Amino acid sequence: MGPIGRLSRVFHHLTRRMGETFARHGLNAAGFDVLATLRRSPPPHALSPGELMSSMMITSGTMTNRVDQLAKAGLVTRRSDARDARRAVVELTDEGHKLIDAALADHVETQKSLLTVLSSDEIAQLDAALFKLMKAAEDS
Amino acid sequence: MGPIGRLSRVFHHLTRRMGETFARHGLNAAGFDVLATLRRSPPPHALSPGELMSSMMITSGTMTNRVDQLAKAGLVTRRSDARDARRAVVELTDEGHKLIDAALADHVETQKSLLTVLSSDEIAQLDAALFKLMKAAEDS
DNA sequence: CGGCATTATCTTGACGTCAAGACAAACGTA
DNA sequence: TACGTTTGTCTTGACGTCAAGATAATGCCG
Repeated sequence: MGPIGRLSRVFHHLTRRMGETFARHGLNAAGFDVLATLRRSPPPHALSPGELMSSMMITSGTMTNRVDQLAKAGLVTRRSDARDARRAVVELTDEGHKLIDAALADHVETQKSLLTVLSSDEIAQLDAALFKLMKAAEDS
Repeated sequence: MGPIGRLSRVFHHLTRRMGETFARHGLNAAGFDVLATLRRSPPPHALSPGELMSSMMITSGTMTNRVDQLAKAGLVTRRSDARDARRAVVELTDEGHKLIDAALADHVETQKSLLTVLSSDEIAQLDAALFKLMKAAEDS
């Protein structure tokens, strides 16, 4: 079947497992990604939709949709930039901050448990190969 | 960022690249998977939707949808099993046979080119790690 | 200053997928 | 034989995504 087919299967399995973790916090993978990216950004944990888009691999329409839902759930706020009226700024609310901290902790555990079947050497090798593939794909 | 995040990015890149190959033959990844699976099955290249489902990671509703479209395009036929009226049988048409042979050849080339950044040792290590992850996920 | 290309975001319509359940046929057991 | 369970497929409704285009503000250059 080959490595690419296997990679696809593994990806789907991991996605499902991680989705269960997100669901425990009332999130899906899409929402989690946005909140986690905001959380990693320096205080006040705010980025524009465009900045969020470039770090995830999604289009603008998808981003609008994601932010809409998170805003409706009260986890982020969307306001317009005073300096540049084209820009919007998406910022974590207190509630969103608390939620993503809890979800992140849970997620780290899930990821660890998913990788327990590999030794640290194997993980390093896997990661190195994936890194090469990623670089090659993103450069071209 | 960790191996899992990288795996996700690599998966999305590969998916997009392979999708371009499929598109050249008027297919998408979904249709290609079905046709390729039928092609691999022994003559007369026919399987039930359930058999197709278990080898891909999709649900029954998705399978129905995929077969419907391929049938509309004249690439497969759907008939009912004489022995068991619950079963349906999906079979490659001549046209589907020709198309998937061409698409498969093209796809093999694409896959090869995607992996050229890795040595054969690296590919073997990657594959071994993915295999372990796959087994672990599918057993639990 | 005026016009034009650029940048940033949002809108629309279509697609593929899933989960849950509907339906029909086949099987097993009393 | 009759009936409940299991099996195999299809239907429905919702969701996340994308591509293409609309909208609006900005910056640049003549």
